[in-house]
Amino acid sequence: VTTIEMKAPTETVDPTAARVADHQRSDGRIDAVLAVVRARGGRMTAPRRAILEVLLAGGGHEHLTAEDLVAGVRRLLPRVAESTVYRTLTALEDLGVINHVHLGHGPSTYHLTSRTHRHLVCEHCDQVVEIPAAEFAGLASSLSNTYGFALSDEHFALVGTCGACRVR
Amino acid sequence: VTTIEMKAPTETVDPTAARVADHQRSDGRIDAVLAVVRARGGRMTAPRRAILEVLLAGGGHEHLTAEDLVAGVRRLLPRVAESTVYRTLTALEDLGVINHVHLGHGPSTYHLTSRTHRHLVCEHCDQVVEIPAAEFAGLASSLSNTYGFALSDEHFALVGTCGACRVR
DNA sequence: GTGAATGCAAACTATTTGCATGATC
DNA sequence: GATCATGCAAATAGTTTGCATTCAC
Repeated sequence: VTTIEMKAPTETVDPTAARVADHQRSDGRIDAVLAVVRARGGRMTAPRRAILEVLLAGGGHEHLTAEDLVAGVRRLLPRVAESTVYRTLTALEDLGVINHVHLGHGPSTYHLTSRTHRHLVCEHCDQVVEIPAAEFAGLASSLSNTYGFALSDEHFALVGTCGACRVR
Repeated sequence: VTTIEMKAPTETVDPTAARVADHQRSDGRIDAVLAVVRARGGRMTAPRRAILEVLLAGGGHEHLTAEDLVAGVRRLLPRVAESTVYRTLTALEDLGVINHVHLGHGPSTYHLTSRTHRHLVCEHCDQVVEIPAAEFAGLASSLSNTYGFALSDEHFALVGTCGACRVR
């Protein structure tokens, strides 16, 4: 899944620098997550470490499907079962470490929880655009005030047509 | 799937009256749709008529899954195959007569295209709330101006927590 | 009578579950 | 050594496809 990150116009953070920093923190983050797992009575196993390693590759900025994760994990540990990946993903999600997002049709994608963004998916070219969650603030408060509905974060993508496909 | 329709506060239309009117128009609407199908080189068959009949029951205000439709259609024509229902739904969607919506996880739901609304789904009680598409106008124009992205109508529901589940 | 649509079965994708084995605490 | 996690296989849900037959035009 190809992803483009779009910054809010006023933002001045360099995403490349952020990625490098994340990558250097990677090992530490894996241990930190596994510590949380252990604190909840879970166990620190090789498959779980490998799954986190793949999830954190590139600083966790990817949207990986379960299939992607299975392939990535098997490059490290060839005998890992699909069901192990699914069960681990569910466990990590229950722990609040990761989330899954539905990018239109097709399989769920997984990534770290930390970022506050939303997804736009182009239904013509399948490109994913990330936008700051702040764009949703107006809608969220309107839905809350008018309907009492609390919009939950980034679980489903918004589908539409991207700029490139619009001009075609 | 249980659905609640919420009107914009200033609106004064009686939804019950609208449903009765729709129901009386039902037969005429089926013929009208089938006329469109025929105009496009399609054929008017008994399964298609039955599928439209089920879709239009209750004025087309339901969110029916493919499974719901198969069950409903088989009450009229017991031998209709699932694949026929799926193929007909795809054909009708290509014609612009119906749309499918993803209400959170689980199967797609289908309904007539005519209405301009969006769906909110409570991730705790699965209740569906319909809101006027106008609520999205601000977000849509912001996404268009800032990212060149044209939000497409009502294809995916917004997930969150409804008022009732919030106070629990 | 020709081609679109159907019914049936089988394939397919994404995910979940049962259960014996194995590894971690 | 108790029990959590794994691997494997089979089951499941939702949907799609291949193909011979049927039916609308």
